[in-house]
Amino acid sequence: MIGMPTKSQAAPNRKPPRHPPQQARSRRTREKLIEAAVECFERHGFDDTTTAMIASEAGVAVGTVYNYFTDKREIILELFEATDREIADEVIAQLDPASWRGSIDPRDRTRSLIDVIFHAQRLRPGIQRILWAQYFKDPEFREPFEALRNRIRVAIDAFIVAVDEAGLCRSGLDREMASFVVLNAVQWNSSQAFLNEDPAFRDAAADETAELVARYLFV
Amino acid sequence: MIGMPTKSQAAPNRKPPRHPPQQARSRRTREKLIEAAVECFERHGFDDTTTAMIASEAGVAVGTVYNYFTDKREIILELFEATDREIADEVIAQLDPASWRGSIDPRDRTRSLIDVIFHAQRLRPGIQRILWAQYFKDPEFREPFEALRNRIRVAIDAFIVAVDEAGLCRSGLDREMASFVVLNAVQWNSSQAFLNEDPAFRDAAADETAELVARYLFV
Amino acid sequence: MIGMPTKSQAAPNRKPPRHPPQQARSRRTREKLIEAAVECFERHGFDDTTTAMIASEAGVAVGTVYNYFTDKREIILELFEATDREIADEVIAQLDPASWRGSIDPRDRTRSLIDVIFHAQRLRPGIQRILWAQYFKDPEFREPFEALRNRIRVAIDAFIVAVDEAGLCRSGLDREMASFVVLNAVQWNSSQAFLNEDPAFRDAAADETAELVARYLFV
Amino acid sequence: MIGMPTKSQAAPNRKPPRHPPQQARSRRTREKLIEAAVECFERHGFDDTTTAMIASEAGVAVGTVYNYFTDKREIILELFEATDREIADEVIAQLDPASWRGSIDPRDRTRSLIDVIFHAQRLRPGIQRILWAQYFKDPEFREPFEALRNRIRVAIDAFIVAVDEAGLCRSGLDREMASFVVLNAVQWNSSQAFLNEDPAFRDAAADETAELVARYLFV
DNA sequence: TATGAATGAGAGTTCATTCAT
DNA sequence: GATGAATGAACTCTCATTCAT
Repeated sequence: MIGMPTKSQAAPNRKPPRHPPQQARSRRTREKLIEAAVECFERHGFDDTTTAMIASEAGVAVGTVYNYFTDKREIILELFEATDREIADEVIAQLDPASWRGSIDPRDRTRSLIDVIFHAQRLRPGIQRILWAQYFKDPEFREPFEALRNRIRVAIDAFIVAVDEAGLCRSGLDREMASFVVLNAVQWNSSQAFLNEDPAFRDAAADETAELVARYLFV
Repeated sequence: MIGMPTKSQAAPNRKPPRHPPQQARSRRTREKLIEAAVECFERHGFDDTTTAMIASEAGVAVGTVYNYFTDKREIILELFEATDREIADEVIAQLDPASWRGSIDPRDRTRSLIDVIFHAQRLRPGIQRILWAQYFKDPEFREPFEALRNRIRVAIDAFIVAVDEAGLCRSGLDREMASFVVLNAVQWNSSQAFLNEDPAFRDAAADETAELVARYLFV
Repeated sequence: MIGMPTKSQAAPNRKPPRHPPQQARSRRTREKLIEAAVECFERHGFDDTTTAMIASEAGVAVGTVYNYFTDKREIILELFEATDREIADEVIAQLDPASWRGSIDPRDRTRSLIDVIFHAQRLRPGIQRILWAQYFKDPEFREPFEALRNRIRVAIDAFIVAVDEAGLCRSGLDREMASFVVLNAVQWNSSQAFLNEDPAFRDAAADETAELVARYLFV
Repeated sequence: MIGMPTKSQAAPNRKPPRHPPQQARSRRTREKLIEAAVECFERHGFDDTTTAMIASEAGVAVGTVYNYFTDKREIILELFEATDREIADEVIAQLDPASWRGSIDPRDRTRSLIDVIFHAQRLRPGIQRILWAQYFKDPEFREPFEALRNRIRVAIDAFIVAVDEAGLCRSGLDREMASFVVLNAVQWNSSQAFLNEDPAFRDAAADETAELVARYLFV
C-alpha cells in the first residue's frame, strides 16, 4: 500500500462525474487543457479563443477537448468554479470568528478581509476580466457568480454580527444592508484596483477601502 | 463665421445639404437603427444580435445598416456614448459646486450624488449590462469607458476639494484615492441594487451607500 | 401587359413562403441549386453529398445554399415534393373516370395506370433510389411519402368503384383491400423494374404487372 | 481428408484453439455486440448509431468492437446476412416441391409462400427498414441483397415450373417475368402490411395478396 | 440612398478508427 | 483480448460584410 497516499483524498466528485479520472494520463490531460484554456483566454479573450487554439496550446487534438468538456463554455465555467471556490474559501476562512486567535480588533479583521479579497485578484488577473465579461454577458454564468457573492455576503454578515455582539459596531447600523453595501464596495474596488498595473496603487486602494469599511461599521 | 461658400465646393463628396427633408429622413433612419439595436441587444446580447436582426427590427434592409455605421461595433460604441454622456452630464452637473444654491450641507450633496448615479441605472438596464460586458471584453472599448469614469472621478474629486475647503472633511483623508474609492463603492452598489427589482430594496441600498460615503468623507 | 403571362399562374405558396421570389435572379439561383443538388445526390447519394458540393456544382457560395434552404434535408424534401407531386398528378388524372372518353375498357385503363406509374420512374432514376433510401431512413420523410401513397390509393379505389359500377369487376373482390394490394404490387414492381437498365425488361415487367392486376380485378 | 497435421503449423498466426472456454467467451462477446447493434440501429437508425453506443450497449469498450469487426459497416452486413439467411431458408424450404407431402394443391402452396414471407417481417421489423435503407444507399450492399432476392426468385420460379408441369398454370403465362412480378408483389405487400400494427389488417393483406398471386398464376 | 442576394472564411463539433497500455 | 484516451479529417452552418441593381 506504500506509494498510494493521494488516492484516498481524491474523488472531488463534480456534478456529473464526467470523468472519474481513473488514469493518471487522463488527469494530466485535463490539467493541460485547463492551463491551455487559461493561457488562450488571457491572450485573446473568450470569444476569440477557438477550441482549436486550446487544443494546440495543450498539445492535443481538437477532439480531445471534447472528451473532457461538452463545449467551450463548460471550460470557462469550470475555470470560474475552480478560481472562485479558492477565493471564497480563503475569504470565508478569514472572516470566521472561530479562527480569531488573540487579536479581536475588528479593524484588523476588516483589513484581513480586504486583503484577502484584493489578494484573490492577483491570481490570473487576465482571467478575472474574462470572468467579469462573461458575468455580464451570459445569464447562465450569472447564477454561480451570484452564489459565490452570496456565500461571501453571508460570511460578512456573520462577521458583523460577531463584531456587534462584542459591542464594537457603531450604533444605528442597518445590519440588513450593511453586508450588501460592504461586499459591493470591496468587490468593485478590488476589481478596479487590479485593472491598474501599479502595485503601489493597488495597495493604496486596499488601504482606503479598509478605511471606508471600517468607518462605516465601527464606533 | 459669415459666408463659407468655398468650403462646400472644396469637399465635393461631402453630402451637400441640398434637401433638408432627406436629411431629416436620414436622421430618422439612424435613430430607428439605434433604437432597433438597443431592442435587439437587450433581448439577445451584443454577440447574439445579428445585423440582419437590427435591420429587420428597424424595418430596413441589411445594406442600409452599413450606410449609417461602418460596422456592428460602431453601433454599440455610439450607443455607449449616447447613454453615458447622458449619465455623466447629469452626475457632473449635480456635483458641480457652482450649482449649489442655498444648502451647502455636504451630506445633502453626497446624497444627491448617490441619487443621481442610482437614478442613471434606471435608463435601459439591459444596455448597461451589455456595455459592461463590452468594457471587460473589448480593449478598444476600454478607453472611452475609462474616460467617462475619469470625468466622474474628477468631478467627485472637485466636490471633495470644495467640501474640504469648507473645512468639513475629516482629517487624514487621502484625497488622491478618495474619489476612486467612492466612485467604485457607489458605482457597484448602484449596479447591484438595480439587479433587484424591489424599489424598497433599491432605496435602502441608496441610503446605506450614502451613509458609507458620508462617514468616509466627513468629520 | 404583354410579356408577363406566367406571372398570374405563379405563387404556389409553399408552407413558409421563405422566399417570395421577387427577383428573377433569386428564382434562377434556387433552380440552379435544385439542379445541382439532384446532380450531386445522383452521383454520391444523399449522405455523401456535402452542402459545399451542391454550392460548387451550382456555382455559388456555401452560404447561398442556406439563403434558400434551412438545411440539406429541406432540399431533398423539396425535391421529393416536386418530383412526386408531378407523379401523383399524372397518375390521378389517368385514373379519374371523368377523363375517360371513348374507351371504357377497364383493361385499357389498368394498362394506363401501370404505364403512368412505370413512366414516372423514368424521371431521374438516380433520385428515386435516394428517395427510397430516405423513406426507409428518415421518419419525417415517411409522412409526405405516405401522403402521396394515400392519394394514389384513393384514386385507385375510385377507379375500382367505377369499374365495379360498370359491372366489370370479378365477383367476391374485397374492395377494401384491393386498392392496397394493387398499389403495392404496382409500386414495387415499377421500382424494381427500373433498377434494371434494360428497357425491354422494363417493358416486360410493365406488361406482366398489368396482367397481374387485371386478372385480380376483373371478371 | 485424413490427417492434415502440417496445416496448423503452416499458419502460425491463426489463433490456435487452445482454450475453448475463451473461444466461448469470444463468441459470446460477438453475439452481445450484434445484439447491441440491433438494439441501437432500431432505436436510432444506422447512421445515427455510433460505435461508442454499440460498445456501451454491449458493455464493452469501443476498441473491442474493432476486435470483432473491421468497421461499422461490417456489422450491418453481418446482420443482414444473419437476418436474411434465416428468411431465405424458411421461404425456400416452403417452396421446395420436394417438401410437399400430401396436398399438392398449388393454391395451398401459394398461401404458404405468402405466409412465410409475411411471417418473416415479424422478425425485427425495425431492422428490416434499416436494411432496405442500406440497400438503396450503399452499392456494396446491393449485391448480397440482390443475391438473396435472386435465391427467392429462383425458388419461386422452380415452384411455378412444378405447378406448370402438373398442368395447373393458366395458359400464356410468361414464366420468365412471373417470378419477378410475384416476388415484388408479395415482398412489398408484406412490408407495407407490417407498417400497420393491426393483426387483422395484416391477415387481410395476406389473404388478398394470395388471391392476387393465385389468380395470376393458375387456371 | 435603399435593397437584399451573394459571399466565404471560419467556427464549433462529431465520430470512426487507432494504438499504447 | 480488452481498454478507452487520443486522433483529426471533415462536416454543417453562421453571419458580418459587400456590391450590383
